[in-house]
Amino acid sequence: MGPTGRRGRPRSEAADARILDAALESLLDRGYDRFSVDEVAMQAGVAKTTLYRRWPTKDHLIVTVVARLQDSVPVEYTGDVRADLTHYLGEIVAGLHRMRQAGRPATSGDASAGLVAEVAAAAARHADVGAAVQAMFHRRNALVLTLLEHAREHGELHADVEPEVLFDQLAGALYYRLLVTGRPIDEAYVDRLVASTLRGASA
Amino acid sequence: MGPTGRRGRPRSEAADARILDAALESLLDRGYDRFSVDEVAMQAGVAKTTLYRRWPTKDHLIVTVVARLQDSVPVEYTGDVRADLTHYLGEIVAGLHRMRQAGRPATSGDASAGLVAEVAAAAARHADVGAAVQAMFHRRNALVLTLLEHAREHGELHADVEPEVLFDQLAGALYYRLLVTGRPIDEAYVDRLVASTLRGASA
Amino acid sequence: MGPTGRRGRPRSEAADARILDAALESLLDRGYDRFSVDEVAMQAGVAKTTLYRRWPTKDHLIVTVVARLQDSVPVEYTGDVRADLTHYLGEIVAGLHRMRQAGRPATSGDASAGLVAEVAAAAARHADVGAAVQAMFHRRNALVLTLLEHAREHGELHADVEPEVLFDQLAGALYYRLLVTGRPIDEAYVDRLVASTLRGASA
Amino acid sequence: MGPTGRRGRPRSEAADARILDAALESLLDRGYDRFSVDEVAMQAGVAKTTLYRRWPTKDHLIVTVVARLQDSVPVEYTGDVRADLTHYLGEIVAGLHRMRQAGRPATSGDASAGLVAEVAAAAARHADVGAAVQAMFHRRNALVLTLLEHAREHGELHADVEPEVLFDQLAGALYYRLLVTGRPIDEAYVDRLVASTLRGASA
DNA sequence: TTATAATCGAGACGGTACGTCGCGTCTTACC
DNA sequence: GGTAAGACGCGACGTACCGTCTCGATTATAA
Repeated sequence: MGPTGRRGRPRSEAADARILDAALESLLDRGYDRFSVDEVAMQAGVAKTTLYRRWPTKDHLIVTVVARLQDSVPVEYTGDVRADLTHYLGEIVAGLHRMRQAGRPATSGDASAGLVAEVAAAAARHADVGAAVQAMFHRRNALVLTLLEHAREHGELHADVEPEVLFDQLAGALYYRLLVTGRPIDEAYVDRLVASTLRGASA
Repeated sequence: MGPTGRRGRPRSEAADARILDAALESLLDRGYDRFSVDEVAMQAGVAKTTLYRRWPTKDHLIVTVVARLQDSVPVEYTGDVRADLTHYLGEIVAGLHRMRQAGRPATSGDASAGLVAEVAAAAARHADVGAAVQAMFHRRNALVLTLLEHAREHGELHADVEPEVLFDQLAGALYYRLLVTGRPIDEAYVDRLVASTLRGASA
Repeated sequence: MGPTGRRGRPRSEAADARILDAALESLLDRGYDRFSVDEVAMQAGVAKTTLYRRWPTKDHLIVTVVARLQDSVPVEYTGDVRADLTHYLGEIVAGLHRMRQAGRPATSGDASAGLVAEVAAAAARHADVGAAVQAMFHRRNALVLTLLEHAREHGELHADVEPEVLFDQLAGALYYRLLVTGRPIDEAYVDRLVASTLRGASA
Repeated sequence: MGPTGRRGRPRSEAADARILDAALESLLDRGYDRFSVDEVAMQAGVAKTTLYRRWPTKDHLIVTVVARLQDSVPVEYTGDVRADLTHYLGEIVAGLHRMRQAGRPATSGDASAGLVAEVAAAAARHADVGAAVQAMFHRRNALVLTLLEHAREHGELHADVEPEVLFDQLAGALYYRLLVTGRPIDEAYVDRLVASTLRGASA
């Protein structure tokens, strides 16, 4: 047994919680750019040092907050590929909706686009943030990719279907709409998207 | 011809050019975040006033610069849907590659991701930038969408194929990889992507 | 004739004045340590950058302020060495008194001691501040030294009197009391000091 | 004797020593401003708690350290006023020299000036430090003042010489040079200073 | 030819946030 | 109770960059 006894005063978990709460609130009603670390610390009743000891950068903090927003409840898959994919994409869309109205006062366009883009930018700015973001998505999508692989092996999808590519098409379409074309992403779109993608993939 | 209606000293076109050049250079070797308007103005030998008279915001300037990078040579389409799609996606990828090495020194991941994300963020920040970006993409993609529509009408694609959705799948997959998963985007991938997408769409 | 025309927006002299006023006030009623650049800028209605453009450091600013406090009205010398010295030392003491009550609330001891010590410390921290302080004292004392030299040449002081050493004894005693022993410095002391110093120097 | 009245673990004297050593070293090669309590504690291999239990303030610690540097070997006085004064001033100067090169890398000026000024400032900041410093100087100078008084009583100095004022002139000149004019303080200067001061004082 | 007016280079300005530093206190577990 | 470790609150620092402004100096059209 190595020396288990942690030395020194332990980090306050309460502080973590208060910071994340304050950050989330600040993020949602001020948006990424007007979000201020100083303000979050104040709102959380915490010294800035306490915050920076945990997240070395505004970017790091925000990514953590957004990741929480995106975390979806784990799901039981039914085995019906179409239904499961539709359901999963629906959850992604729901996660995006959770960051609606971040900052901008009811202007046209989807406010979550800004946040998603900023997170992607943050990921590019800091290697470690990038790694964390990729890991998060990887973890999130692992189950669906397994599902697709399984379906392929059991003949529900053509043998030459590549799960990763297939999933790129699905998730990619959502993000493309959100970030680039700005066109709406609703249930109907998800259905059409899944239909279009599975048209040739289903056995 | 009578009076032009313009009085006063005309704007220097040379200034426009010098600013854009300096901005491009600065953008490529410093990246978006360390890009500074002051520095660009200095490098261009131009007063900040002169710059801000043309682009009201750092974001506006950068979007202009990036748009230039992305402009591709217009193309004659052959009518072969698979080939034309593959070719067009290739051009998109080439455009992205043109922003490689922006700022970050040979870290893992694609430097262009940062720029793309920042532009998306800028689009979300300013309504007019957003409109411009969407218009740019719309213009760029119009021909391909027309091509797809034409192919559908001529029976090369199934009647129930929706060109817009199909294209979302293709372009989306590219951006998803670039911004989210960080996985490589090469010729081989484009081929597999087009194959996967067209598998069920071709008549 | 070189190009006299200054380029760019000239510095606001009003800003200088407002900053120095605010700094003086802040210094006197908060003292050196609780003096805050942020607060001064706010009180002066000036951006912090505007302040830092003029004084690169809190120390630089404070030294300027203190120097102003010490500036004495130029004096006509009578030629009576004892009287002139006494008068000049009195002015030095008056300058020190002007920084009384800086910060500390009526505790024992002379508050100006703190300020003088801090200025000396600042002079040691920054070479340029040191140079400025030395220059200030040199300028201030130049006249008296000339006076002493003149008196020596005209036989009012012994031929082997060294004005600089003599003045060190006088001014030094004042600062020594202020900074080290903390004993009071009043008119009577100045008289005794001058008497003691001139006892052997007068012809 | 019964119980000491002390319970629990006794304070480690080794800790005192290690702290003072580390503090001295840190002070000499980093100077007052870049001197940090955290660093000293780390260098001494001691918890900050341990340090603060002994010295309630950075200032208190530093004053202790500097006091050690200044402590001079007690001296037998010969009765020759000029020689004894010269010798004693020489010891003061030696004490000052012992704080040379504190922090600043071979810039012009005397590094010890910074330390002396900082100690004076600390004395002004904390009443107890001030008292301690004054007591220290009082103790140090007591013998010399007695010597002067004795000399006056025995007719070696004029009857109206005030020992305290005389000593202010001597010590003051040294500190004035050190802190204000920055001019060098060497053996020759001490000789000239003593000569100038005693010129009129000797019977 | 001389107003008039917009542009240009230069650089100061107000504003806002950043991330860092150091002090002195507090909270652990261990001795 | 002392000690090592280290988190914490507090407060200020000096920096960076944005987008606006104020200068004096140009450079065009219009009267």
